Amino acid sequence: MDKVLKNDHSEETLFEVAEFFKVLGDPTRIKIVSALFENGELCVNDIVNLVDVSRTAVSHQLRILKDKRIISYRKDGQMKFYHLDDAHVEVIVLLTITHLSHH
Amino acid sequence: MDKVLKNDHSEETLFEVAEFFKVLGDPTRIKIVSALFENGELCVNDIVNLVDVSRTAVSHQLRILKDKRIISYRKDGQMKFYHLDDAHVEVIVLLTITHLSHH
DNA sequence: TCAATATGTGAACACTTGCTCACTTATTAA
DNA sequence: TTAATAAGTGAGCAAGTGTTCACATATTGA
Repeated sequence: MDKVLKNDHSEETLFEVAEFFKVLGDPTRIKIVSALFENGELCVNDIVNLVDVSRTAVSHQLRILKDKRIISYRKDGQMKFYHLDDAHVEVIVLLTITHLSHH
Repeated sequence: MDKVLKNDHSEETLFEVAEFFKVLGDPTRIKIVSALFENGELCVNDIVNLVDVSRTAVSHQLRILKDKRIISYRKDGQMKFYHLDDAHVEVIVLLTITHLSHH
């Protein structure tokens, strides 16, 4: 009997997985995400100081992370406090750090 | 006492994490990786048939995955059998699929 | 109302990326 | 040795991406 090749995950699921990884696959965005799960909640200015990228560039990247539902924010006066939208993201990133440290 | 902002993970570690996610953040490469953990081991021709991308494009992507130590291969005659280099990758991808399914 | 502070937006541009095309290398069978 | 099969490589190019610059919006305090 011939070996049957499997392709269990649908094209669409895998495309979404790729989209998710692509968003985390940028140095500025992963630094923002890391800063957020280290600190819980940060305003834009705190993020700018922690990740050492221009304020404008941070704004653009925050939008991408927000559109992909990786982060969201709470508004307080003229400030916006961003936080991770889902604890899964932290688990995935930490697991990846563990994985890479074994190389 | 002022809140102290944390940035625990080094710039370099986070850069490597971003590099890793960037490699998985492409539809062709994630399809290859998925096909490999569904099937254990595949020759290039099997991969071409499963992911529905040209043979040449698959070759280019296999090289990127190999360079990043995500896959490796066993040579048998004129064929090369590729497989995942580390079980962590499967765990990370499956965890991500679970995460996305909760959205 | 006016100025200051906090954040966001859109266009432009250099840089990167993934594909195709033409060609090459390696192995096996005739 | 020749032809066929399996796989890889490098150049070229269209499409995508991340940053900067100039400008816009929103909120607060004087």
